[in-house]
Amino acid sequence: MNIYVKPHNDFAKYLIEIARKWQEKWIKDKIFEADAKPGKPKFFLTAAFPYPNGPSHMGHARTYTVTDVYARFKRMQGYNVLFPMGFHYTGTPVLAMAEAVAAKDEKLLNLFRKVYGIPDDIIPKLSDPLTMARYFHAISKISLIETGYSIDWRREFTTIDPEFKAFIRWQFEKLRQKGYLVKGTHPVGWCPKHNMPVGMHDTKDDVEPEIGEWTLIFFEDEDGIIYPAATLRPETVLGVTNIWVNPSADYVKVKVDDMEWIISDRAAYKLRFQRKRIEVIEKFKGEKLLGKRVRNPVTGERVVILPASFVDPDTGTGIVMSVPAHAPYDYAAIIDLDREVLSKYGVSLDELKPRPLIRVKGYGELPAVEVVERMKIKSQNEREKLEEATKEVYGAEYKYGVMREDVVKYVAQDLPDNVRRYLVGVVKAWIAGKPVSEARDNIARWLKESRYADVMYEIMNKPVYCRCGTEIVVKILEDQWFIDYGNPEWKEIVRKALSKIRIVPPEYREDFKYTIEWVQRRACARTRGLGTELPWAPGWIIESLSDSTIYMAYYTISHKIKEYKLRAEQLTYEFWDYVMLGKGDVKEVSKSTGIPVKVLEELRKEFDYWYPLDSRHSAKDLIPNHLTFFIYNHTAIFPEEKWPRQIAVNGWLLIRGHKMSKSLGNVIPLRIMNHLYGPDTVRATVILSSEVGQDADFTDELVESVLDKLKKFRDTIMELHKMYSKVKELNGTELTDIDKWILSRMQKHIKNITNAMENLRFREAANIAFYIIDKDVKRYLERVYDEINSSKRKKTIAWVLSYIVDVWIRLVAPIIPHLAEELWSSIGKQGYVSLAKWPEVKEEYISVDVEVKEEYVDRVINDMKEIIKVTKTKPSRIILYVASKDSYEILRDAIRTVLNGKPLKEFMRQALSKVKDRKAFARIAKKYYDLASEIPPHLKDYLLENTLDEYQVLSNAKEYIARTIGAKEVIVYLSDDPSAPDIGGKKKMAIAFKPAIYIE
RNA sequence: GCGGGGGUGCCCGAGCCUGGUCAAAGGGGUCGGGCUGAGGACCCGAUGGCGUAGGCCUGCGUGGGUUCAAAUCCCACCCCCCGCACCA
Repeated sequence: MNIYVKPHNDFAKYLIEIARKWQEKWIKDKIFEADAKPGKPKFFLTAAFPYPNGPSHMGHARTYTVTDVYARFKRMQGYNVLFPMGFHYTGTPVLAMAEAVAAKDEKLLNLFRKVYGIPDDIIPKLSDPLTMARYFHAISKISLIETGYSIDWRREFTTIDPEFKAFIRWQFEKLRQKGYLVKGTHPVGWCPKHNMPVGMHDTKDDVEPEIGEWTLIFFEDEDGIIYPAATLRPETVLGVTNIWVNPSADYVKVKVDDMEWIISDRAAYKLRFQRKRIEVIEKFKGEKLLGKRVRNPVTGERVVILPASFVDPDTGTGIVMSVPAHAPYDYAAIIDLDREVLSKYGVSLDELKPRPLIRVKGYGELPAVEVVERMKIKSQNEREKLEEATKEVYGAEYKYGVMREDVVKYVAQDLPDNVRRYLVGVVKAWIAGKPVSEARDNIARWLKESRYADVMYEIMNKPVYCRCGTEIVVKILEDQWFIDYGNPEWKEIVRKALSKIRIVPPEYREDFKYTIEWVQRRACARTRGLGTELPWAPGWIIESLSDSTIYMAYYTISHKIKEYKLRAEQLTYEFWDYVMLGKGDVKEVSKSTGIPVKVLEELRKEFDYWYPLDSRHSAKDLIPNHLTFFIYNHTAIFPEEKWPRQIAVNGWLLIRGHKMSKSLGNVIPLRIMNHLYGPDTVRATVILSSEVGQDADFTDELVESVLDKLKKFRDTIMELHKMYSKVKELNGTELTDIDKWILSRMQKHIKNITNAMENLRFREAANIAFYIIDKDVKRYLERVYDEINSSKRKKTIAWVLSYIVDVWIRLVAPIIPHLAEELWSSIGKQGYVSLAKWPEVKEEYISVDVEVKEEYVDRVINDMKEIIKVTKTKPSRIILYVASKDSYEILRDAIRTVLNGKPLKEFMRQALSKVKDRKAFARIAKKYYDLASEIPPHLKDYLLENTLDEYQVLSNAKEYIARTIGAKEVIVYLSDDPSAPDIGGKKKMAIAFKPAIYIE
């Protein structure tokens, strides 16, 4: 893959250079190679491994960056962290891509050339699936290394490694033993030419073949020949007036099992893929069937076969039951019948009268008739209108329709009493009075069980063509193996497992619950693609969502398998039983496999140390499949203590507001981004763009602004370092309020960032680290502006700055590890910041007191700004009057009133009894009450217990206030000091925590 | 249809669980100022309306309700996005 991009600017170039430097050091010193260290707490996390059918792109970067930031955070917290990676060669993704290359798909070749930058001489070679996988595997691996992920590469594997296949065979043997694997039939999209199942990847224009189910209701003629009417609405069988066939279409009489059917020629062709034997006995035109009478299996009536041109021999069986009351096509076709035809077959119009079956809100007795008339449909040839009418009627009836009670009267009219009684009973119990959706399922099930009906599958969005041009049909696969995720006992265990797994973010838990309830048996093997063969069913390859459910366990020992050069044939069921489950006698296993006891024990220890998995990471699209199967299979194979502990789900990564897709050509390879902006920029952008669970929008402006932010961060750190490195001895003994303030704020930030990281709210963590700390540091510098060069303060400030720098770099290290390493070494620290200790909260640095003081100053400044804004004056002198300490009692009363949920008048009543000057108080009582309800909870708490020395605080901040406001002078008076002048009559306006302000 | 997630200021996007700190974080854009030969970058300020004193009014999809107090809680409705299987 050619990297044809140049760094965005000099700083990006710098980031790329230092990244390479530190990556080489990390690899050289093997700092991310994690070995089992019994006694040391471990943290094992994995991200979903990629299909190597393209280079790693920004979507992968999202998941892996989240995983890596978490890994690095945990590592700094002192955990023995394992983050491994592998590659998923299994299944159709790789295969389909290779086939598209072989077919010289222009769009794809363009993507390969233009976006991926693959050289022309390589591309043809990628038509071989394995070559393609190896190629993209190599590129992806480089991409991941270049992004600085702290992966232990010794454990890397692919899903077609013989050793891994041995593991998968063991897993499936376990599933089979537990009865979780079942054999059955299964309908799939099928190319008759290739004789192969086809999915979306194999079709022209990537259309997903949708498989639907027709109910075939058996109408029978007097010779016992069956006319299977294909319908999507079996509940309307009670209202059938006649049967339609297309007189000019080809029909055949076929032998199906032990029955004889009459169906369209085309239907017979399609049914060949769904029945064991279909034998054509006779061919003829539909015309030949007209006028015949066939018996409705439910009503017993003998209805006539009539001609209708709308009947499509390629849909269903070409035999259509006519329900004019509820199907617009049928009613329209009846309108089209001329008297000649009717008299020819001896049919009276009365016989074809629509028969109401369903009551629907908003419609009369005969919805189809109503709609046809309303839309002025004159004949069955008005296809477009009829489609619309059908959609409307079907939709309304399905949604709101209820079967009429009186449908019972149609049942078994012409049948013997005993049969009638039985049928009437069935219809009364399951059909009449039921909602349409329910009645439909009931009647279909009952008819099938009673052999009055059958099913036929069909591609509902037909025609869908295979890439070879052949139209796809539905084939019923015999001997298909399923994993039975519908097994009720298994489901129950999985529910329990889920309840103990931490889902991040928690909103996604409902999706898991829903999936568990809904998931049924799943076909787990296919007839082609790379992967592992089912041990007992040669030719069946375990498909990719089924061979990737417990592979995380394989990481724990994959490096040892390589180290000891264990061969696949040594990795027997007994081997895995011992290593993964601790079952069996190690000596016997050793004897049967030829693996030394010591090695077996070592592998067992590795597995036992690392497992269970502490955190599993993937994007949200894997919830309804992979992640749920992941839980299922763990519960099936492993004991409870080895079940996964946490699943972290991230949203999509959108590119400029659009979902990434190969057809849009907006798949951005990770390598390109790394080489354009530098890996730390890519990482920080991904983290800053949104919280883990949400979709993130990746835009050029955002990356560029992050790049810029990183530059500023670097500059700030180096600036601070310059300021304190000039001072030889650092000494923090003489801390002033503002020093204490920044130290206290840093503790709060450490606490909040740590908490955010623990909960994988990395965006919040990054936000605090990059923006809020920055703001506080700037404020601190502003506040110590005049002191910085004083000999008295120099050392203390230097000490504070060195503390900030040290903590700050460590806080950002998980997100931007390369720049953090670079800065860490620039300020003279030893060792890797990647391995440094995560900053701890120093309780002794926390000072609510100084924080409140600083907040108070802020509030006063805000008030001043407000006044200046309103009066549009240019301030020169600012006079402040602070309230007496006694007034805090009044404020406390007000706060208590608010906390108790009492209104203003309640406060007035209480406070009035305590004050001397009632009139004066009445004027400012509302101010107290408003202030008390407006201030944040921490201030309420603080002020209930403490009295602020406002005079002192403001006096200390005079210079700062003057500088901030742009005033020449700030004067502070006590409002109860009789000697202070009452400028502007403001003295009496001072209340606790809110001084009176006069601006000149 | 079933299930899940949403609708916030010019735009993106926090807040909602645990009501008062919310005219509502942060970013972008825009406007004004500083800096500059000019531009860019950078720094400061403004960015719902009104207001000559720290205030008032309107406001977080729509309509109701609970409460001294609602973007936040409850009810109804409208709209948008995602998943629904053998396809990874």
